[in-house]
Amino acid sequence: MFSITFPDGAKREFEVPVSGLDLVNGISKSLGKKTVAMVVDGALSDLADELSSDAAVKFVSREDPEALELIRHDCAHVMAEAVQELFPGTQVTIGPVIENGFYYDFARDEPFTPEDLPKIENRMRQIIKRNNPFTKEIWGRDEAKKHFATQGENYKIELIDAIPGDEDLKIYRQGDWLDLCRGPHMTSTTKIGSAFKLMSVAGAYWRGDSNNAMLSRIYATAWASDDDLKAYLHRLEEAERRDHRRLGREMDLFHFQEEGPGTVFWHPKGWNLFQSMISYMRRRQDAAGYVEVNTPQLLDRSLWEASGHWEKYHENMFITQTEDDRIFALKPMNCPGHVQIYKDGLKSYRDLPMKISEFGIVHRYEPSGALHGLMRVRAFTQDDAHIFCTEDQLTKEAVTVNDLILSIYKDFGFEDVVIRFSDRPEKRVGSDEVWDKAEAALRSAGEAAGVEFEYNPGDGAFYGPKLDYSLRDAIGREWQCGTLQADFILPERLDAFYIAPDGEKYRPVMLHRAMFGSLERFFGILTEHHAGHFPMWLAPLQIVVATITSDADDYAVQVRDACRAAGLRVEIDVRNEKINYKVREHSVAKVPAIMVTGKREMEEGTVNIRRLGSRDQVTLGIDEAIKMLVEEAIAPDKR
RNA sequence: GCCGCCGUAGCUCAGUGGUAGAGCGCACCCUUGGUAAGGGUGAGGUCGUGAGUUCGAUUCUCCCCGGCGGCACCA
Repeated sequence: MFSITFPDGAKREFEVPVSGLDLVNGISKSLGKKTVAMVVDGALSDLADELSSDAAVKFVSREDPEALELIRHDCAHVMAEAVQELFPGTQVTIGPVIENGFYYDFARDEPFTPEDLPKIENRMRQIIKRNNPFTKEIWGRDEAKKHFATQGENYKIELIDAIPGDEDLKIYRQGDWLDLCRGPHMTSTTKIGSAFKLMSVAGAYWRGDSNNAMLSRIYATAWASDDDLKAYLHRLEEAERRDHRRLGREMDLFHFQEEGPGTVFWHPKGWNLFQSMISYMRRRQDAAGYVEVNTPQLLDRSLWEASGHWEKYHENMFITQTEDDRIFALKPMNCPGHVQIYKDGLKSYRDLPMKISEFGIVHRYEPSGALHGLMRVRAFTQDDAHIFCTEDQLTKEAVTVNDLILSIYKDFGFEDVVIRFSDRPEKRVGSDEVWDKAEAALRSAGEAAGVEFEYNPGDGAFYGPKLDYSLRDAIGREWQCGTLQADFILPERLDAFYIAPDGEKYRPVMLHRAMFGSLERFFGILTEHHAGHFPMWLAPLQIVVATITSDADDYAVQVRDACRAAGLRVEIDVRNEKINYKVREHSVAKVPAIMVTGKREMEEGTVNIRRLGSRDQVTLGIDEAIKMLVEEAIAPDKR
């Protein structure tokens, strides 16, 4: 005797095991028709599963949120079946549900091409119409391996071998097709519906390891309704509209060209914004007691050997050789340079903590396939700093850095920050004892800062553990920006020390930290976050004074000069074009404010202001208008 | 780096085995127009680079370079 509890609190008692299907049909035929799966004690299950002990059961219809992952997963199976029907000899591997859809990885000699997708999609729709039920079978290991061996499904055999011995091997069948699968599934293929679309083909390594074979992956999206699918495709278009690479060109901020892969040509407007970011950060760092320095781009190989970069970071470095056969490397990091500044002159414990900052341009030879607009480049500017301190000071300094980072993100409109703690990587310098100490110190500093952080094992820098700061942009994507790293190793390797009160030499600890991380990347994130509508204090061009007729040209010059004198970034548009044309053009260029000047304004000594994103107009006296805009253009840290 | 796709005017893109076209932008002219594209005329291209096939290649094949979507790597 056992009892089933339903979401409304109702209970039913049973003597013998009962399947979910019988259970729901026992309640109502129409509910049974709608139900595609069930949730048993919080876990999604096949509706055909038998219940034999006390449980809380909830029936799931395909419109319920819980069903979405089933729709996607079922759809993945159907895609695999379609592929194997159309392309015999293709092996199936894994096909998980992901955000917005699913993918399936296939092994075959000839990878899929985009032209294959419509064919596969059509076949999928046929398979769905066949309305085959999904049925689950439990197979023995040998039986399963034998079956997949005869099918030539070697990857499935590998998967079976990876399943713990005490776990059941589940096989799901739809019509003649079957797959090894954890489940659960809906009752039949027709429940998948029609709101899916194959999106792209891509290569992907088996088990995510670049030493393994490259499989052919098909990405697809799937939703409960056509409206949801449409909305998703619309969101993709929106994301494309705010792509910083597109906006960078449209707004004349920067460009790339073939001769400089992964390196930016900054145009006047882009560079202006870039400098605004630097000015802001410089103010924040000055206030926080940093001293700014600048260190060489090229340094002799011997220094990189001493720091460990030559050995552990070589494949990422640009190396140069000169006529005299000396070998220099472009700096991939600023730390060794900063240690040289620290070391120039004896340091006392009274000098600590010493916070050395630099807007340092670093070059890293990134794999060609990793390059992506401003987000991933080969030459970038870090708002880098190294805090030299005693071990006793480490926690306090780390907490201060943490607070500063979060405060800065807030000023730029990012409140959603994810922090991750990474410990020792395989490729590292220093002894395990030192790593134990560094990891413990950084972890406790993070705890002292009172922030939540996730654990990211094995992803530390080669010289120390780190806390990484990722922020979420307006369309929900996560970008790694800031970092805070505890380093007990470079001071040792590069022989940095200070004289303590006892007159003896001691090693300082180094905290490496960056807040923007890469200014280039942060610029890209800002662009996409704001969709190019930069807030007034960052907008490279804040105002355009646009004339209606040439009678107002002189007046427009006066207005422009007054704005400029007030420190606003302003341009004038006295072209022989209609005001409609000018308004459109400057709106498309995302200028925050357009000051329209015509005969009327000239006579009244006013300007008519139209703000980006609004059709409203307001007419103000020049001084009043300038005062308003100047106020708006104040950087958040100066408010 | 790996898999796939792509590279034609400043931008977005058509097109063809017989040395190229549109829209926008640009220049000039007309127009002086009140809040998201007024009209006309014109300039502008070694069709990414190199090699091969061919009587002839922008078009077909291969190498390389660059970009895009992923994977791997990463700020």
